[in-house]
Amino acid sequence: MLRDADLRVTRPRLAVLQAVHAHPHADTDSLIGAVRQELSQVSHQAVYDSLSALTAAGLLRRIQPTGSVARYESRVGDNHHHVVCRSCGAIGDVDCAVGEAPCLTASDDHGFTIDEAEVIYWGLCPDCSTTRS
Amino acid sequence: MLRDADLRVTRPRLAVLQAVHAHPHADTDSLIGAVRQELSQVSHQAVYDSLSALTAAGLLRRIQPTGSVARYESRVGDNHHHVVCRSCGAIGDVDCAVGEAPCLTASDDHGFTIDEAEVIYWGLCPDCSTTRS
DNA sequence: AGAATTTTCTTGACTCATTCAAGAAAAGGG
DNA sequence: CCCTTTTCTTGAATGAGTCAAGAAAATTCT
Repeated sequence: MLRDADLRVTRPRLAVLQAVHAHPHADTDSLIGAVRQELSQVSHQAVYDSLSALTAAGLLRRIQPTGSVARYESRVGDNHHHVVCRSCGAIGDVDCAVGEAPCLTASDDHGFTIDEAEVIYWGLCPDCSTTRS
Repeated sequence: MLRDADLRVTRPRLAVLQAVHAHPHADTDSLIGAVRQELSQVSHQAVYDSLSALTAAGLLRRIQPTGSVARYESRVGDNHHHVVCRSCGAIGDVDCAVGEAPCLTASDDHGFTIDEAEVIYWGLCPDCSTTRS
């Protein structure tokens, strides 16, 4: 499967991958819960380790909007972005209009070697939007 | 001064404002240190409260790149962005080419009412870039 | 100005995501 | 099938940030 990434194939890792695929944008705690429905006895540490390993290998992507805990998604390599609700924290995917990373160019890069432009659109989701008005 | 924001004028708040002006992108801990050079006896709670109040009032802006603790800056209202070094965490300001928030339009807004597009350019700062090669 | 009222600050405990560490268990290579 | 390396389990620790109760300071009202 994903032995291509030089990662040993273990039950926890498979379960974590499945869980992230099934629950995009879920936080670590939810993922631990989801993983335990497959393997009831996994330690939280194993999940943390798996998530790190898979993220480092590029099989998962970690996102963490300000004010939120770490969340993971399996959609990688397409440099897409996110919309986040300021009220309930709901997250949605937004395709990048450009495609290639970094999709944007900084007006002044301060000499940095930039490889990615991360965009987060902040606002209110439909539900929170109507509730407030 | 900033009584316009309906905030009481207190020593801690003034000191916090000064500290953030003097140390852009500093984290809360550094700010506590800086504030204590003015008022040696301020509680960390007062700094946290002041930062929240000033941020809510729009006098400060809070940024929190993934993997970093909360940081504050006094440059507000111009919708600028940031470059962040993946290695050392250094942060630089990047003017927004467009100017008005939200400076970008999502290709698919999922029905969200978007008010801001936050952009973080990730890469390596000049120092870390040369050290690695 | 002085008293009343409200907000803010101090102190100290506490939460909770995440990390660290040591030994046990499982994977992959020979 | 055994050996080496990586990964998982268990359990404790870290640390940014929050909560809460009472004291102190800012405005407001008389």
